[in-house]
Amino acid sequence: MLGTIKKTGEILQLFDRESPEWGVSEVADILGYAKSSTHDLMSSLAEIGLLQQTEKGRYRLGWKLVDLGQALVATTELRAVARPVLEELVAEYRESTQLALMDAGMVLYLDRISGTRPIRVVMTDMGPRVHPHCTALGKILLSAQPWSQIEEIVTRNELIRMTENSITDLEQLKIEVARVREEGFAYDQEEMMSDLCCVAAPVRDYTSRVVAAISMSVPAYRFQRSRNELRRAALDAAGQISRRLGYYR
Amino acid sequence: MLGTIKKTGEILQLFDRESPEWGVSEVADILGYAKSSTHDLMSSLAEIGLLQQTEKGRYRLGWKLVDLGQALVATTELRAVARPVLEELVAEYRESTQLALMDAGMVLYLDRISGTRPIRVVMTDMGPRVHPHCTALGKILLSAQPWSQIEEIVTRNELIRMTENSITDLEQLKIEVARVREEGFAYDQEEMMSDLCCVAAPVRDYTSRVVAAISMSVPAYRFQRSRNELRRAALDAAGQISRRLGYYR
DNA sequence: AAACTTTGTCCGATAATATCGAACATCACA
DNA sequence: TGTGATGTTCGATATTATCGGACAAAGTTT
Repeated sequence: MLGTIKKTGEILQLFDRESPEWGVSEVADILGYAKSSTHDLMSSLAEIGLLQQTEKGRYRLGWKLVDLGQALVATTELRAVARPVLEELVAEYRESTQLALMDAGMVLYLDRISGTRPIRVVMTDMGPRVHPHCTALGKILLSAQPWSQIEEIVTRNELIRMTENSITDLEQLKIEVARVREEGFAYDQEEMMSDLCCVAAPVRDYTSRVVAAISMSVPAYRFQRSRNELRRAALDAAGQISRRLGYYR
Repeated sequence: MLGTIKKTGEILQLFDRESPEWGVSEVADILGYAKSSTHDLMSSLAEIGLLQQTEKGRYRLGWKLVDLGQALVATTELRAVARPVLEELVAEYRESTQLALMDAGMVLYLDRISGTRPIRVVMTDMGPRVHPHCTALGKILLSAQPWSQIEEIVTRNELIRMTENSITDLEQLKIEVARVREEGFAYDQEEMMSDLCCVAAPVRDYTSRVVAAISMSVPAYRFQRSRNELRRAALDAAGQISRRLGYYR
């Protein structure tokens, strides 16, 4: 770790919403460096745009930070970020794994990896879009939206009955969405297709917004005894992806 | 200028929308530094969050940039940024100067500084909001919006005739807005109040969006002979403010 | 108005440290 | 299985970041 960079980090760390402006002397005082070195550091940072100087000679964060931040956000591709995490998940549990987001009121699959067990869930025979109300992914993605929007989506599509377990009642959905919001994960217990169960967990970006969800799909007979472990794994993987998208805490 | 910081700037500069990912060797090659030093630099930058490492060991921009950028945007106050520039403008030309933005279809004054000439425009007797179609500020702020929105605003408020010079015809306004967009400034030649003329120029933020406008108000008899100079001054001052809001080029 | 802080900036000597090349471990591709 | 990339580690050298002191310019206090 280069000392100059370490100090750069310490200096930048000082600037936040509460104290967006710092003088050289203040910074030197707080960090315990010589005033002159601190000046060298800060004026250099200003030259490369990471800081800027006010007309009174004090320093603020520089606009290059916004530029670079935007470049980062623009080039962060969800699928590319999620892929290695999903692969790890499949390697460990050998169950089929999905990445999806909400698009135009439907669950849109971005990526799917098949499990490696002899009896496994193969998703390829269903289209790229499914109804949200009867999938674990969909419940996660729905629960990230205000109820008014959920209502709109769901009344537009109707709460189609796919199996005898499907949620077809608006009140029932409201309760389930509240539960998902509360607990942070969702199950699909043979609600879209009999013998098919899923666990899903939310993927968040650097603004804490739920931008996607991942899920593991498991044959029902295997699901009952392993769902706690699979839930933990899904939540953990979703957390990893979120962190790579800039989400923290 | 500290060498390590200079190099930091060069490294960060490499990351953009076209090439968001760089390896140590590539960077060392392009910048002409030793591979080992480049590694020290980049791994240190990753430690303080300005870069992050992909699972393949290459580097991308770090999420701390987004954090810091957001902190900067959140703490940049238009009025505070504009004030010293406006003061300078008044000191040089001794004419009254205003800062305003568009709010709910009306021109909202954020700041006003009176000129220092014996005969000057005093804005205090007019309210904080005026109609956009008959002021220089308003024309600038209108012209930053698509025509459909302009139409909506203007039909909601009616094109009220304030003086005999006021624009009261929609077609006439369309032509004037097009001219303002083209030339980048706006005049008010006794369109709101007889004997009162103004020049206005747009203030842009780091996204190039017009977020506000500034203007100078001058008694009509003085305006005719000095408007070219005043226009240049207003454009220059608006440019200064824009740059302090992160706008460049 | 004058004296006194406190600010950011500049300078030169010294000691700390960023730099370099070489060697290493890992991975991708042939 | 080899070959050529990659990112990383190490130790010696020389560059260079650091420090204290001096400076001018504002801002406060007397």
